[in-house]
Formats: sequence, structure tokens, C-alpha cells
Amino acid sequence: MNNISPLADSSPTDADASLLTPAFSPLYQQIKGLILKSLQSGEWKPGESIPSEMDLAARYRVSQGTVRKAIDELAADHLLVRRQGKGTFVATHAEQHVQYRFLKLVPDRGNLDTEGPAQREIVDCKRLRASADIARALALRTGDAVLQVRRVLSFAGKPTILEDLWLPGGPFKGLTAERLADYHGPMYALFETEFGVRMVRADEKIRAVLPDEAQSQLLQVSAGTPLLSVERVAYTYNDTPMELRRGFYRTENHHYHNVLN
Amino acid sequence: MNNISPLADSSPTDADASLLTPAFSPLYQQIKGLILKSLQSGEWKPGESIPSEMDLAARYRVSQGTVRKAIDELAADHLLVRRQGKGTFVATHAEQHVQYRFLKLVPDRGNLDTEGPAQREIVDCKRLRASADIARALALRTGDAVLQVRRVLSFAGKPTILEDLWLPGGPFKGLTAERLADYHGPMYALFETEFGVRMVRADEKIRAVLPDEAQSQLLQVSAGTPLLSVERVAYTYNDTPMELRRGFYRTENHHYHNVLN
DNA sequence: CAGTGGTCTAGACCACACT
DNA sequence: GTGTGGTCTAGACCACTGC
Repeated sequence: MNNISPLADSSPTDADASLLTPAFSPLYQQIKGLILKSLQSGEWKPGESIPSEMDLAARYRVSQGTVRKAIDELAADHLLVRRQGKGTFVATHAEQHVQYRFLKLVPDRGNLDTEGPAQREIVDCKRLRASADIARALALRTGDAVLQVRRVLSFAGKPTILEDLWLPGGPFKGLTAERLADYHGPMYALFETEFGVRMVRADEKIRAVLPDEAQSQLLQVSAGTPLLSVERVAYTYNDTPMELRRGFYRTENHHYHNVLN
Repeated sequence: MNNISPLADSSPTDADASLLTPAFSPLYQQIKGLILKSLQSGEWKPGESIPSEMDLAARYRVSQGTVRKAIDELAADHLLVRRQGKGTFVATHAEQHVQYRFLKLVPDRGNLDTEGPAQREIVDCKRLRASADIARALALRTGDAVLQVRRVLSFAGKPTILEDLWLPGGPFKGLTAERLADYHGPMYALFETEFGVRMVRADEKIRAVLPDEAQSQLLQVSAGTPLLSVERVAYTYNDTPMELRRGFYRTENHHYHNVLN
């Protein structure tokens, strides 16, 4: 009901954005939205620090506590990272200790670091037109340009993960097999630095399947070896889907680890 | 360094619990611990309301804001549920809209409600002595008494989930196949009301496997049909393991759904 | 209406990092 | 020391629930 339009952000007279909507929105939620907008617009880039809480409070004409609550939620969503004494930073996939944030496959004993860095091999990388289901997953239209990538990850020399990726052609214009092969580090980090696409959230659908001919060869398993099928849709800001990924995991010595709360 | 011993809780003179530990613990964390203690002790039971924030603030001799922050975290962990205008309640598994909080298997189309209530069949239920790995998972000693349960869940008439459970014999003394079969509602709700055991968190390890003879018969699939193997350890308060569960899911028409943040 | 949780503020002080 | 995030307080007011 109040919604004292926290303007400041350069907009002259924001007026009441919500007039007929009885949807009461707390101030800190509105601030959260404004911060989000700055993140999307690239005003603050991954890895950089954002203004201090006091500065933001002044900018939005609210108290520090209100900014704080907004940042708290963004930090809980892993969009921001707070570091006491240093500042608040835009989260990034290019950090050692969150390397594999979205990869939940771990060795039965030890952890991924135990096995040393994964070897990656780009099997295939080409542009093509989206099929109906690829298009639907990526919120494109059938026939739109997409990039298709197939790669194999090996741990301790053993091929363990086979992944097929589909990326929308527009945002990822210029991505080639070479770029991918030359880059050392998380793929999502490359997406951030080279294409300005930051993955924020993902949905996974997991099944048990048998490999087809090509898959069993690439993963060096027999046709009867069950694999974990992991279909992921990854989203940027605004719930925009930006990647479809179908992974096939060998689980003789690894497992998909999940924590339920 | 301060730790102004929020006594009140009936303890006469708590003195400084932390003296040599440089581990600075914020007041609200200490309050969180005290509330947790009351939850464990059963002072407030699942489904009941706990005292109002003001009451707790008075009890612990801190401000409402401090109690609030403690409750915020407990609510984020799903140990408490806040309801504006009504109060704060101890979370419970016996609620319609969080029925299947720990079951992540969903139909490819629709949701679990679409298929109507699951049919359950208790295949087996007996007491035995813990093997080495069962004991390890439940933090028992090899040979300790455990309860073993095997059951099948069917959706829309199709057997879909086969589960083997192991429960520590002590806390679950008196649990029988009949009790299980007669109870309609989530199993974890029965554990709460009948045995005072509230599951708070769980770890799952997921693999793709092939069924053995017995499994393929119970699930009515051929020996070559890959299944999702879901091994779960469920914990009560204090990270105490209270259940080991090995589930085998058919995933022709269902998938394990996971959200990555 | 009274009681509950939810929001917002202003100010004081603490812990941590850098310089 | 200065600046950052982190904690704690006290008080005002709002939104929701149920009597």
C-alpha cells in the first residue's frame, strides 16, 4: 500500500508502479529488484564488488537495514557473496572452491579433487537448427539456430561423463570447438567472461537408462551398463533458459550426491 | 568475546560456556541453540506453536530482533514454520502440502497428486542384527538390533518404487508390519507421533543399477531394465542418523527432480 | 478488537581486512 | 586507523488472523 517509490536510481518520477494490484511488496523486495536490475544490466560484473551497504542505502534512500535484507536474500540465492571486512561481490563460476557448483557427481571415496583435474575432450561442436523439444526447452522457436556440443569428461583417465549441450545461437555467437578446448576452467566461467551469460539456477531430471551404440563407445562401457541420465536446463537472470544439457554418468565408482532439507 | 550468557532458561548461573575458545558466537546463534534444545527435548512438539517472539525475547533476555534472527534460520532449515498473524510452529511431516518432502520422484507429466494416492504394500518387516555397513550408516555397532522393512509403492496401479529400510531397534521398539500397513500418511509422520523421532535432513547417493531377481519381480520389470538406486540416510536433530533407506525407482515414466541453486 | 509475525528505521558497537 | 560487513537494540508501524 505504501510503496514509497524508491526512485533515486535515475528514473525521474517512477510513480506508483502498482496501482490496482493489491500485491503489497515490502521495500526490501523492491530494493532487491533494483539490485537485480543492475546485475542484469552488467553495471556490476561477476567477481567485482558492488557498492557498500551504506552507499546503496544512500542511493536508494532507505536505511542500511533494508539494503541489508535485500542483499541477504540475493546472497542466499548465490547471486552475491558477502565477505566481512572486504565488501559484497557479484558471484562467479570462476572460483577455485566453487568450481563444480552444478556438478553433483562425486567419487564414492574421496572427492573430485582427489582424482585430480578432469580431462575434457570436445567430441563435436556444430551449429544447427533447433528441433521442437530443444526449442521448447530453450524458449526458442523450432528451427532457430542453436549450438550443439558433445564432450567427454574423464577422471583418473577413465571416461565417466558424456554430455550433449545445446546453446541458443544468438547469445553464444562465436563459440567454437577451439575456444572450448583451449579454455581451462569451468565452462560456465567461460560463458561469463566471453559471452556475458551468467548461469544462476538449474533444473535437473534424472533417470536410469541404457546407452546407445555411440554412447557406449565413448564411455567405453558395454551396451548393458546402466547409466545415470541427467537432463539439465540452466537459467540466467529472469528465469531465462540458456542451456540444455543431457549428461550420461557412469556410476560404478561415482554417485550423484544430493542433500535434502 | 562477550557471550553475555543468555541464561534464563532455568539454569542458575551458566557462567561463560566459552572461555578459551576464541570461537566468537553471536547471541542469536546461542538463542538458536537454546530453541533447538527445547525442540529436541520435546518441550514443543511437531505441529504445536512455540511461544511468541516477544515471549521468547523476555525468556532469553534479549531483544525481539535477536530472537527473530534465530527463528529465521530455524525456519530456513525447515525446523520451524512461521505463519503471519498466527504464530511460529514446529514443522511436521504430517501436513498435506509437504507430504512428500523427501521424495523427489515425480511423473514426467503432471505431479504426484495427478496419479492419486500411492498404494503401499509392506513386503517384509523383521528384526535382525546390523551388518557392518548398516551399523556404520546408523552409527550403531555391528550386531546391534535393527528393524528391516521392505515395501513397494505403486502409482496408478504400477509398482514404481521398491524400498528397503533399516531403523535402529532402540528408538523404534514396537514398530510392526501391521502398524506400518494400517497407517495412512507419510511414514515420517508416523515416526513423529508414535516414536518421537523427527527427520530433519537427509543425504542421498544416486546411481543407475540393474535389478536382481527379487527386485525385478517385485517391480515387474525385466532383468535388463535400468533402475535408479537411491540410498538415503535420514537424520534427526543433532545430525543423528535414524534411518537408512535404499530405494529402487522405475524411471520410464517418472524422473528424479532436483533444483540446483 | 488484541495478538501474532513482518517491515523499517536509527544508532551503537563488534569483528575483520587492508594499509 | 579507516572502511567493510555483522550484531544487537528499542521503538514505531503495518499486515494478517481470529475472537
